[in-house]
Amino acid sequence: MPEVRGPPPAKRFRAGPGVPGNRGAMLPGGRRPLLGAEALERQRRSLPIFAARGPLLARLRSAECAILIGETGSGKTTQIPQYLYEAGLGRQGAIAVTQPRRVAAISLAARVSDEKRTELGKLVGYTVRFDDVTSEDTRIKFLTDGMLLREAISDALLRKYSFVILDEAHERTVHTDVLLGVVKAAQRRRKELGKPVLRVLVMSATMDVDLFSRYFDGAPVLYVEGRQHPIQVYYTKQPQSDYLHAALVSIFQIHQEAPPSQDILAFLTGQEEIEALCKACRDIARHLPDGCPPLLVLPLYASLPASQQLRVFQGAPKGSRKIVVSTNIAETSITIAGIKHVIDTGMVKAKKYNPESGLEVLAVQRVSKTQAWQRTGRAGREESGACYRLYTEDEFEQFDKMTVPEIQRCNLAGVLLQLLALRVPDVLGFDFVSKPSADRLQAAVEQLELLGALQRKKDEPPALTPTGRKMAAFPLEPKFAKTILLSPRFHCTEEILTIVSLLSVDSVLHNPPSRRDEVQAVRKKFVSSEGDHLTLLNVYRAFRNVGGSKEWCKENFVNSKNMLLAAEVRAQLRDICVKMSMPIESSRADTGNVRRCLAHGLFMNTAELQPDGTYVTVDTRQPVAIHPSSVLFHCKPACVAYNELLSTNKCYMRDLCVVDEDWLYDAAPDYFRRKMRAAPS
DNA sequence: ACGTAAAAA
Repeated sequence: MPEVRGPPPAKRFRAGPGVPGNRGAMLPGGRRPLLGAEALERQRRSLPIFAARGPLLARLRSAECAILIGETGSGKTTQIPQYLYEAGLGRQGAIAVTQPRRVAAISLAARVSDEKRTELGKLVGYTVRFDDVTSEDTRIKFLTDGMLLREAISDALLRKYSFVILDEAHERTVHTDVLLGVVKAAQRRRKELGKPVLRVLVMSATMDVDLFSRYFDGAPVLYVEGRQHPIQVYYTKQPQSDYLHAALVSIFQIHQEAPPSQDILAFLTGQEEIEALCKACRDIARHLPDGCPPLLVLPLYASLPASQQLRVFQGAPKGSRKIVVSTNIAETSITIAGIKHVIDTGMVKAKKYNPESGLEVLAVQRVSKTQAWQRTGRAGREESGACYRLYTEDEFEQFDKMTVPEIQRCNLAGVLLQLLALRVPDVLGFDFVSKPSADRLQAAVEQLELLGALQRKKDEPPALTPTGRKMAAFPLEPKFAKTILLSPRFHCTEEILTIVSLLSVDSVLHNPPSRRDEVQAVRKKFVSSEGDHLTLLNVYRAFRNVGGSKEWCKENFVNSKNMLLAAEVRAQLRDICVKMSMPIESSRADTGNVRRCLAHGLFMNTAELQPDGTYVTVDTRQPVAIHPSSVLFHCKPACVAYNELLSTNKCYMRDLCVVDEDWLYDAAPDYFRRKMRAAPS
């Protein structure tokens, strides 16, 4: 039982067991001032992992694959690559260290190159999308897992590397999951070909060790302790029917009882809820009794403009308390220093797959135990802390042990296309750590077949077509890659590149619910009656015309960070087109051609207006509605193409384009003949 | 008739 410091437990909570070890992500940690060589060495030696250095190296030398369980603060991610290098293990080929997130890859590389006293990009470097800071000399290379996967497309044996470290494997991102299979296959294939062995180290927090070990034929599991401060965990005595209300009450209980220097982090599920709770907090804070310190209330979620996100890192003015109300972005991606109290509603908004309807549903649901512990760990980063769980201990025991791996919840078309591009002999038989259901694999194969990316012959595994190979060159969802490939036929590649780029980053349109009227008024000038795609195109053109002015973005509720990212994506996609010798033309004022092209690329995602004013999809006759964020929300076009279906309260189509039914027949005659015959009309 | 988590290529 960890010791209890900090404020006394709130009355409505009951103390439960403390944190059993920790399941944290190793966090990037900012750049710190350079220490003297001796001090630096002392610091490195003081890390928990240092004591394990010798035995660890001995095990890693004898095993081709090992699993390492390292708790937060063990120093595993920064130290192990250096140990391996110092022991001469990274001489024949470089050491790759993968991360699920860009910022982590970048800051870890910076940190390790500091420790090695070398310039970033020499001995130690990193590769992430849009940014490659490596050279011939780079022996320790941090990269995103998605980036290593891209590299594998041109070199499935990962010849550059002698060692691959897959970090944060417990997060089970799609990329990590696929990479596990790719690395395993490369390891075996290299052995068959008599090439130098590829060593693999899977690093994870505790929960899924057995799974990884079994997957790698009983690979040895090594443990390293962490350095985490004690956190007292409290549960509610009674189940809470209204977690928002419970969160509000808890916030003010802590606020009235704990010293104001102690900051609070509360986990909620989404933007609207967070903004509402923030407003409630500010309202209540204005009417608190005398002597109660002021409260600085800050929302945090991914679509929040960067300038507002950065505010969570600043300390509250002396004498007042900071409370950050966040989505699960603060679970792993953003680390806030100085958090003493965590409030966990136990809820998260996440995609899940509904096998009955075959639809992906974005729903508020219970977190897993792993996730709850991850949230708890956010309270003990610098010193001891407390976590208030707004559910009972019995309820907690009912939570799923682990979050369902993403690969079992997402559309697999992109994954399969990538596997095919990797020349995996039989994609349906691919050795996944957690195999997705056969139904979903089959659905992905059919989707790719309709897009012309693969061919199925009797008794043979599906094979990539030349179109499919081209599609795989684009870092995009298959349907968008196909749309780009189709665009020369409609002389609108310039426009399609812009639209696809805008759609492949987080929304460039910022919609603060509190300022809805303002947003609508200012956005009017961009709105196209032809739909959201062309509206986005107008926004981008306006943005370019003002030279990407930040001021303009602010005035127009445009997220400048995402806009600049979209511009980078566009440049990358354009490069790929140029390399393929695609003609890049503009359709100029002819928006009809742009819509024709979209109709050809998105023909699987179309819906028709019914006599009663509702819509049904052409594909499965599923009733759908136009999402309120669409510029077509108040319109009733006869036929639309959409980017995606999102099932929340209703099944909504997001990002719509008005299309002509005839174009769809042109795009996929067989498909529509089949669909229309099935439909009563 | 009325609302979108996060992350990556």
